[in-house]
Amino acid sequence: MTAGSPERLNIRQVAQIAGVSHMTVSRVLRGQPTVKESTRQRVLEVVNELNFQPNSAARALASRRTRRIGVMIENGSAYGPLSTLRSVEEAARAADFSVTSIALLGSETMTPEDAIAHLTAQGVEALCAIAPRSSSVSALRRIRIDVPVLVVKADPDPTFLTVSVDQHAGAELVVDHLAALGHRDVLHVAGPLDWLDARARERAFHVRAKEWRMRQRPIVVGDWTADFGYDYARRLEALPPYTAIFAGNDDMALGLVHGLYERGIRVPEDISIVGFDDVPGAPHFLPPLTTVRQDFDALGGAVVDALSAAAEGQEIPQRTRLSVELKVRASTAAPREA
Amino acid sequence: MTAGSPERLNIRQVAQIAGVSHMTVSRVLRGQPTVKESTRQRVLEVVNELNFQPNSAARALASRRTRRIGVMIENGSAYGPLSTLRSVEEAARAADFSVTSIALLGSETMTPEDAIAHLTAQGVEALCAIAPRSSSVSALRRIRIDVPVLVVKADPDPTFLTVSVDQHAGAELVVDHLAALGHRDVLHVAGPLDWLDARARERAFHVRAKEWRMRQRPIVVGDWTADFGYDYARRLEALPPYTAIFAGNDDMALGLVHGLYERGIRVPEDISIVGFDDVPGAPHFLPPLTTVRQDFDALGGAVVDALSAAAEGQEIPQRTRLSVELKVRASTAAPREA
DNA sequence: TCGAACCATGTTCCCGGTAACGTCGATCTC
DNA sequence: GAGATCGACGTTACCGGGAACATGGTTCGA
Repeated sequence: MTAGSPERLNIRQVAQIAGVSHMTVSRVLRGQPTVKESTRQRVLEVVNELNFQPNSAARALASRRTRRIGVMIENGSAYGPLSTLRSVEEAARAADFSVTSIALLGSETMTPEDAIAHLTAQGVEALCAIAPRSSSVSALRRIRIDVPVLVVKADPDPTFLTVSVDQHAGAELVVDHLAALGHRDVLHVAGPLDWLDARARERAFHVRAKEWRMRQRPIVVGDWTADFGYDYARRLEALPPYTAIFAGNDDMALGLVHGLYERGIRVPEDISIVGFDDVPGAPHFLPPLTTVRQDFDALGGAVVDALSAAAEGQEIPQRTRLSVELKVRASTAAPREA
Repeated sequence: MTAGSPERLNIRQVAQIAGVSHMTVSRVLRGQPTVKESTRQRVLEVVNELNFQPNSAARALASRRTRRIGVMIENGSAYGPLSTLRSVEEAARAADFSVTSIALLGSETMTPEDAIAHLTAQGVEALCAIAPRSSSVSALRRIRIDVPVLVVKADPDPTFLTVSVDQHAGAELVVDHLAALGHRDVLHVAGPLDWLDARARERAFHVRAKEWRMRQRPIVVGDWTADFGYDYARRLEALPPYTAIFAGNDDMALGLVHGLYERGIRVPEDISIVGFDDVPGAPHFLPPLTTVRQDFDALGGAVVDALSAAAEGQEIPQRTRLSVELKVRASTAAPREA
């Protein structure tokens, strides 16, 4: 159990026992078709019998393929990015890749450069950045990286492969929903604007709000946390002039509701609130939160498709853009009569 | 960028340019002391100049060390397990290990056996199971695994290395807190009992409640989700006899509050609610949730310490048990006068 | 009937590092 | 001052697979 090296077998020993050459075993293990069926059976029997697992390091060395992809995740605690990561991991496994991930936020000492170095040192065949800040994207642009790079971001980027959740569409759904309810003065509490996702949501909000001829109002820039939303709402002096708040994510929305509640401002009677992400608890917040749901499951597949194609030098599937859905719940209602 | 192999250099080419043998480069790269300082400098210059990164597969093959650990995480969406995973990843990186993780839940087709096979196929030097179900632990016990195995669970286990958050202490803190407030009839809404953590919390609750001479009451077994809590609370016919609920995690607590609210039952006036985990939103639930906080950050370090020691055949640090803390918030109060 | 094409398999070398041991000059010891 | 020791390297032989090519028996077409 400790360091007892139980004489891990290798492919040649398996071959000898099966009475073939090691190349035949190798071919069987890789599912190559040029092996007679009876031989394949015999080899597989021995392999199963001995519980043989080929040495992945040797395989990587000889084939020059690690079948490993590296994922940088900016905020390893947030629901959205994490769901994306899980989804990528699962899709990768299905495509017979493995994933090494590294979270930037939380470990303050970790720079994008460090992260990239850590991943390339593992010999990843491709790199993927989830929910990046623009500074991380700059790092990706600046550093010479010898493998394909994919960024999960709202807008296509000529430098990278991209797969995106359609943040614009999400923000538009929110604005349209509020507008349909009759709101014409909406505050946007954005995430930090160096987050690409925050920026995309903010831009789309802005554009759409203008199209609806909503009141132009400076946005508030938060930090994604519920604490921020809470503090912000608590500092309000009275019932604010706007009739709705579009929060950049569900956490801030939760904090906002809490803070407003403490100020005696009711949601949705006095102010409507919308979030973004549809975290698992959102349907059970008080009130249940109207929010935007993203299709994380599809994301992973798209990422892995693009990356594995790129890693194998194949034609790269066109940039993918995944849809979003508005979940209307009790936190939004028509504004009180002015 | 695609498959253009930019002639990755190897250690011998570096050596030639630096005017030394490849072994000297190897020694420098591994920080061995038997290299003259001036030589080391020269080699490092060349290495930096060329941006050389040694091939990890070759290194692993020759040294028979992958410096990789595998992590099985049962529920890759829940806050607690995920935080643990992040913490392990960070500690691993600090110890110059990399992590491959695999989530069991969510991908229904993934059995513990598959997960173990996937990880051992990568040549991991050690295995770690986070927040496992007992069935996964059985699988770990059943399968012959040639590397050290560590399980993050409440109780020590002779079969494995263990690191644990002290679930018992957490549950006891909860019961003591409720008892101090005057509660003598508490319902426990547990997680699925094949989860070791759920089981540990339930046992400790039971024992402690008995010590306080609380009313013995069958527990309710949930599924960790807010939906479950909501559905359960909504089905209540009237104000139930118990005066407090201890939920197995914060999500279920959130759903319970929501469901109770819809039944017109107020928290904490009519019923006190306690959760477990202290998810980031918990301070901003309405009402803010009394819950148990676990020290995930310390967990990762303990896991990696134990695993790396074991992987290197060293003396294994004694089983670690990490503390918990009760966060008292507004969801708990004294019971109404009976 | 004979060479070509093909199928199934074997041989050989190489991938890029590390371990183990060899070498050689300088210093130390008695 | 000769042998021992040591420091700073170099040489060689692997690690366990896969790529490329070689081999030998069949089948096929002319």
